[in-house]
Amino acid sequence: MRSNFLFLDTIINKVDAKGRVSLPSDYRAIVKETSSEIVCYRSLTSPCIEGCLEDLLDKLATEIETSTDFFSQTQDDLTNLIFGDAKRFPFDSTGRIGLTEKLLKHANITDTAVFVGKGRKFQIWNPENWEKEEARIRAEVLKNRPVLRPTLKEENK
Amino acid sequence: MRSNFLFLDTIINKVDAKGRVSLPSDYRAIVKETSSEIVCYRSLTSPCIEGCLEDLLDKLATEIETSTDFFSQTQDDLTNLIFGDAKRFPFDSTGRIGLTEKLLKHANITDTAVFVGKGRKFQIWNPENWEKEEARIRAEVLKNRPVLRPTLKEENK
DNA sequence: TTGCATCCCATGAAATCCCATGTTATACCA
DNA sequence: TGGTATAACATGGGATTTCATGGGATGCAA
Repeated sequence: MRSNFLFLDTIINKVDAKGRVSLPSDYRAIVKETSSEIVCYRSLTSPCIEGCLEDLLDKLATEIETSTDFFSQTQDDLTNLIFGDAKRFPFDSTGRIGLTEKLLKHANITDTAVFVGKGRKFQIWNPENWEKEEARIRAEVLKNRPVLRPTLKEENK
Repeated sequence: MRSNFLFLDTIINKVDAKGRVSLPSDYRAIVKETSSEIVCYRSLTSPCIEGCLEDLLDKLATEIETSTDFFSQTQDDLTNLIFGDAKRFPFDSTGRIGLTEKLLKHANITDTAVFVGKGRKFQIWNPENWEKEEARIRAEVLKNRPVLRPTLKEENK
């Protein structure tokens, strides 16, 4: 038995005229294993759709409920924004979910969607936007973490 | 459950037309013992594939989940990069995994792959590239740690 | 009725499984 | 110790299943 799960990988799927997309099969397996459901909402920070298991939002709600952190007001606000925007997306017998106009528009998705794993969450992007975003992140991470390559010291010039 | 295991040794295996490679049997034993699964992704710093147990990523996800800045930008970037690139690779009844085009291309692997143990992780290289990389590393180590020299025999002078 | 969302079936492509075979490593016995 | 028998492993190819995706049918609400 596994209590853990991870949304991984990057998967490109078609969006048909009805707004339907196949949820990647790995993601479906997680939903089944956990007996939970997929929840999606507009990302607060990026032009993409964000998704997770309903369980995760439940944990968030509990944290807020029991939090004694005086300075977490901002986080509470942000979280509440998400709750207001989030919606359950069950998938049909062929494994597809029907994304709404609101979500598709926010992410600028028309006929192709990119699912990007984020561990306990995932995101859905427009292909071109994701390409740019990935390039940005790679550059950013490499810049900020030269430490990743400690064996390349140039001490003897 | 044991948390101690090591990916060791250097093993050369064939990659067939379908992208299938035998996972070294020692590695398979580790997967079975830990009841985990192999996860692979493109190395951030080298032209090679990197692999580890899913447990390792799961720990990372838990750390992020329980950290206080749920909405941190840097964290978002990192999770996208790591979880978005990583993919589970279960092996079939004959012990093979099917590497993807994306990974093979990144590592420049066509028909032969070299598995290199790295302890908690391992890497998969194109044979020629690994040969160069190993030479580079050895040279680097000797240069930066002259103390090692006295123990080296002078047999290839 | 009309528009919209869900459900069901069909199809092609891709990933996975299974069996067969040669090779290498290990165990066993003289 | 050497030599052979046995088991483990790597690898090729074909069969099978899963998956993504298009299209039509069905049900519900305005």
